[in-house]
Formats: sequence, C-alpha cells, structure tokens
Amino acid sequence: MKHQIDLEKYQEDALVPTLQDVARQAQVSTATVSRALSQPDVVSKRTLKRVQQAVESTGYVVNEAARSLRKKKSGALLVMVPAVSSPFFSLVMRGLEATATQAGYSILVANTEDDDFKERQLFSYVQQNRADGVLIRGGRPPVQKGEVQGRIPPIVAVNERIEGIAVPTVAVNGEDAAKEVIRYLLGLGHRRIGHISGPVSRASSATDRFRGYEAALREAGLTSTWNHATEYNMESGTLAAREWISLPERPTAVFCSCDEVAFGFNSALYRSGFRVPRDVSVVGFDDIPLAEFSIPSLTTIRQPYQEIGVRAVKLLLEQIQHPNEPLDSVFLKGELIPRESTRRLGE
Amino acid sequence: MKHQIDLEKYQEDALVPTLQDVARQAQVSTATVSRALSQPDVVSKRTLKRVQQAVESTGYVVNEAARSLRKKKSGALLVMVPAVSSPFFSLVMRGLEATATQAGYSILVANTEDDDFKERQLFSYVQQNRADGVLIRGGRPPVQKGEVQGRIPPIVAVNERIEGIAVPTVAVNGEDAAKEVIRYLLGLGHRRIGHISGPVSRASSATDRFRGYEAALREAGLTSTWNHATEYNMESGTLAAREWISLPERPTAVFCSCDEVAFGFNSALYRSGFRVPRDVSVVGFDDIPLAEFSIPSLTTIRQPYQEIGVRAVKLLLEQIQHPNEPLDSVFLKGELIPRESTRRLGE
DNA sequence: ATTGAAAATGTAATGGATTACATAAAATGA
DNA sequence: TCATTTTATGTAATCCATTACATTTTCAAT
Repeated sequence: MKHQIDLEKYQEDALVPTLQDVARQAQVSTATVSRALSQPDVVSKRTLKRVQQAVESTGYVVNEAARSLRKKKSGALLVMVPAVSSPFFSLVMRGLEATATQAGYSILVANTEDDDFKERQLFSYVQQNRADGVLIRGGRPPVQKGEVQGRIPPIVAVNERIEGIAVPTVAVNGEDAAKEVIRYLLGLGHRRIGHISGPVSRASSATDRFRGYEAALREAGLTSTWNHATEYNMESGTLAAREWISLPERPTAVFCSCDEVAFGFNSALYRSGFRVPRDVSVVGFDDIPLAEFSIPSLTTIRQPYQEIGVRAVKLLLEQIQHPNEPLDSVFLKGELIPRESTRRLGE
Repeated sequence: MKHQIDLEKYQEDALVPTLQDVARQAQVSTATVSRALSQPDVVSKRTLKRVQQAVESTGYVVNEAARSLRKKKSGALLVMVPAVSSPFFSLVMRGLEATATQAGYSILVANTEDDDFKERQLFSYVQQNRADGVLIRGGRPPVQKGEVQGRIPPIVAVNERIEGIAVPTVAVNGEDAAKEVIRYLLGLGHRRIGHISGPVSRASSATDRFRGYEAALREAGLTSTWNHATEYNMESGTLAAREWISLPERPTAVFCSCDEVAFGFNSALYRSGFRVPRDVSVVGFDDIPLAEFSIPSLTTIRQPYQEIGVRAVKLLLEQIQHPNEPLDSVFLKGELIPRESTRRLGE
C-alpha cells in the first residue's frame, strides 16, 4: 500500500521534502529545524517535538549533498587498495566499514590496480570534496613524490608503511612476527630455513618480514638458505615451489610471505609428490579463514585484521578532526598459530 | 618543494579554487567555464584554451558536493553486501568497481550484516542523495516489504534474485549449473549423490542450486540421498562432514553449495581419515582462486564474477538513465571445471 | 550593406542545509 | 518591578556549480 504510493511519487518525479517543508509544517524557521536535528539540546522541548512530528509526517531526510557543500565535509572516507579482492584486505575492510559507519561516515572504495596514475587521480576525491580522508594500502601515494596538487588530505596507511613522508600507519609489526616464525621453526629443530618473500621493492610489509627472517637467523648464528622474491599470490607460490624442488640442498622449512603464497607452494609441491609437513614445514602469514581449513591446515601468523581496520579509521578520524596534530603509527602484534603444516624436524 | 607549499596552504586552511576563480582568471563568466569543462564543443576553441589554462594555473577541481546538489545526482553507487569479506563477492567487486569508475561513478560500500534494520537504513543513502542507485546482494531489501519511505531507488540485485518485486538481477543460472554438476557426477558413475545446500530460506542462489540438484536427479530417475542445509561458510562444511560420516549409506559424491563449504567439508573429512576423492567426490561452486590451489584441487562451477560485476553496473546505470523502462535480468552461464576432487566411481 | 540564423557568451536564479548575527522570549537577580 | 543574563528563535548570507533565459557576436546569404 505504502509501497504503491511511493512508486507513484517516484514516477511523477516526486518532490523530495526539504528542510523548508519541515519548517513550514512545524511553523518554525529552517534554522530551528536544522538545529533541532543536529543539536537537539539547544532547542526547547516543545519545538523539538513539533519538528520531529513534521519530519515524521513529511518523511524528510537530509540531503547530504547540500550538507556537504555547506559544511565542506563529505562524511565519506576513501579506501584505496591495489586489489579489493585480496582475501586479507577484504577482512580488514570489515573493520574499516563497521567503524566508519558507526562514526557516521561512509566508505568509498577505489581500486588502484597498483597503478601510479590511478593513485594520483584518486587523491582528487578529497579535493573534490567527495571524501574527507584516505585510507591507503600500498606504499606509493602521490604525496611521496610531491605530485599532489592542492591540499594534502588526511591519510592513514593500512598494512604498509609509507616511506619518506609522515603518514601514520596501522599494521602488524611484520619484523617481530617474522622473527617469531623463525624462532618457532628453529625450536622445531630446523636449520635450513628458506623464505618466499613478497614484493620487497614495493611493499614495506614484505621488507619487514624479510628483515625479521634474516635477523632471527642471524641471532641463531645462521644465514638465509634460500630466498625467493615474488608477489602476494598463489601463482607466485607455485613458481617458488618449482625452484625449491630444484635446489640441491632443500630447506627443511619455508616461511611464506602470506597465506596465499603458502597455498600455492603447498599445492605445487603436492602435485610433484612432496608432502607437507613431511618433506618441508611451511608457514604462512595473515591467517585468512581458509588457513584453518586447508589440507594440511596452515601454521601462520594471525593478523588482527578487524582491529587493524578499527584502529585505522579511528586514526583517520582523529586526523580529520585535528589536522595539525601529528599522530603516531600503530603497530599491532601478530600471533603465531601453529597448525599441521609444520613439524619437528626428524619426527 | 611543491609539497612544502601545499602543506602551508593546508595549514592556513587553504582557499580551494572555485569556478569563480577560474572564470576571473580566464576573464569569462562562470557559465562559460562550466560549459568549457562539461561540454567543450559548445565553446569556441579560443576561450576553451583560455579556460584550460586558467584551470591549470589555479589548480581547480570541481566540487562534487556542489555539483551533486545542483544536478541532483551524487555520482556514486551503493553496494550493499551481507559481508564484504566474502571471497566470492570481493571478486565481483572488482568488476563493479572497474565498470563504475570507468563510467565516472564511485562506489560506496556498506555491510548489511544480514540485518534487516541496516538494510533499511542503507537505502536512505539514496534518499540522502549520497548514491544514485543500489547494487544489493541478499534477498531481503526493504522494498520487498513496502518499508521504504520516499522514492524507490534504482536497484540491481547481484547474485541473488529478489522475490516479490521487479528488480533486475545479474547472476549465474544456478539451477542449470547445478544440473550440470549432477549430470557430470552421474556420468562418473555416481548414484548416491548428496547436497550440502546453502541458506535455502534466505538466498535464492541456494534454492536454485538445490532445485537443479533435485531436478537432475529426477531426470535420471533418482532422488536425493542426503541433503544438509547450512550457511555459505567453512564451518558449515565441517558440520556437514560430521553428518556425512555418520550416515549409514554415505553418498559417494557430494555437491556443495559453494567452494568454502567444500573446503570445510574436505578439511573435516581429512581430519577424520577420509580422503577426497578416494572416499567421496566433492564439487564446489564459485571457483574462487583457491579452488585451483587447494589439496585436492576442487572441481567446481566457475562463476564469471568479473562479468557479473560489469553487467550489474551496466544494468544499474541504464536504470538510472531511464528510470521508467523495466529491464530484464541477466543470467549467465556457470562453467564446470573438473579437477582432482572428483573421480569416476570404482576407478 | 543588410538581414536572419547560428554560435558564443553572459546574467542570475537555483539546489538545500548550515550558521553568524540579530532579535525576541524567558529566566534570574536585586 | 526593572535590569541583566540566558535561552530560544529568526533572518539572511553562504557554500559552489549548473542552467534557463537573455544578450551579444559571428557568419552566411541576399
């Protein structure tokens, strides 16, 4: 019934009620209506009630475009990711979305496709007053190169640090986590430990993990047996597997830069007749939900993705509210989750 | 250097250049500037050049809020998903994002958390002039119940049909795909075929797949051996596995409602000493990237996720441009990808 | 050179909410 | 009761781009 009416309205290009309409209905000024809605406490109870009734009866909802224009705030945050379909990042998104929504902000998503040009373009979202701040994953924001025209928007880097410019970051401490992995493998008796690293030249996370790997080995008086640098995906894992197979002295344990690489690695080994952890212990990074359900289940570092999202948004909102106070980065702790893909050497 | 300047500007709350500034600089009216930017062909080459130079020198970018207000178009599309972190949907997102961006639209993301209330709230995005249309996954939009106040926005349903209201849908034909799966299993000699279905009561995709499963069996003169209804996630797969194990006459093949369920199922079986496909053939649905790299690799239905995203956005944009012309739904074909998790019975 | 049509540009209203400032009403105090 | 705050409300400017309508310029045709 109601639905019917709405549909008709829609078809005749319904005149959406505005503040004016509410004001007329409630017999007060638009200023009063505006205040009644945004600061109810400065309005008398009597008029407040009148306004609320008028809002109700007109079906008024604020026009965000008008509000944005006037307040010079869009009420939106831009999320820039190389690939929205990354399993790990999509988990972080939940935290981002939930926190932003709770704070009354909406989330704009843009894929950078790892493309400098797009990244530059996307920053214009803020200049265009489409977004009040940017959450960026990936280490090459245009500001780094002084290429951004106009004002520099509030930014928070997620997962990856951004070098060369003071942008607060929210990420797991990858170096510490990597060390933990290596110490764990050492504790299992492994001495020849290899590492399939991520895109070290581009991603700080990959660098950090690599650094932690080397440092922990050094601590134990060892050095890297084998390192293979790749991308964060499964194909990379299979390529690395081929290389591992061809090694004269194969590492007995391999620390992968992320779970997907580990899956690709395991999968390729499996197809060549090798078994994990019988022939090699494998550790991932991220703990995406599948890690627990893969065969074998994957020993990995659990990243608190929800919290990463939450903290990143909070940091960004703080920055938006107080543009000139520099904020500290947040580095969270990753947790080692031992599962089936690793075993004590020789057992 | 430039960076320095920008920073200063920012700190003194830089006055962002407006159309007026460009007009002044180019010594033309704001109308001319506006036209030069949006319809370059109605402006003389001479003034066009002047305007372009002025834009360049002032660093002008359009204020989307002002534009939205005036045009009554936000230039954004809202994506409503139960869970942004769903591996499959995040793949669809790529197509959505790319197509929208190309058409000059941005993407707003909102999690519905499978929550009616939130869904209702989120529709207000359109009323608020934050979004021009909605891409929704999940079958219970408020319009269905006549609960939406105000105008009904352009909607396209993605992956799930919406019953009871004429909303164009973009999805794979789940019934056909399910039939293909069953025929394939029959062709491998299986006769006792079970199905782990999705949330049949809520998701049309689950219903369709279930229907196709039953229909194909009926075609072959068989009936369902075992059906277990669950959610689209891995935990559900493990629960189903327990049940499968306890069956007196276990199906020799199980068609899972999605890849994640299949992974959960396989994983639980593995831990109980069963082997896939030795003890049971397993088929998934979706073909998320991991399906190829799991152990065993998963026979599944490949959904053209990229295309789903592309088509959905195109359909939505058409709807936005021609609000009164009803559009047909698009049903794409899923493709069976045979892999290691299925085998000929008795081989 | 003159007229009419076409092309280019300008003027000013418009979209809808917010807010500085002004005024009115109510509350407080002497 | 009158003066003085305090509280509540109103007036009107403002945010910035778009566009209907008006005006001017250009050009072709006679």
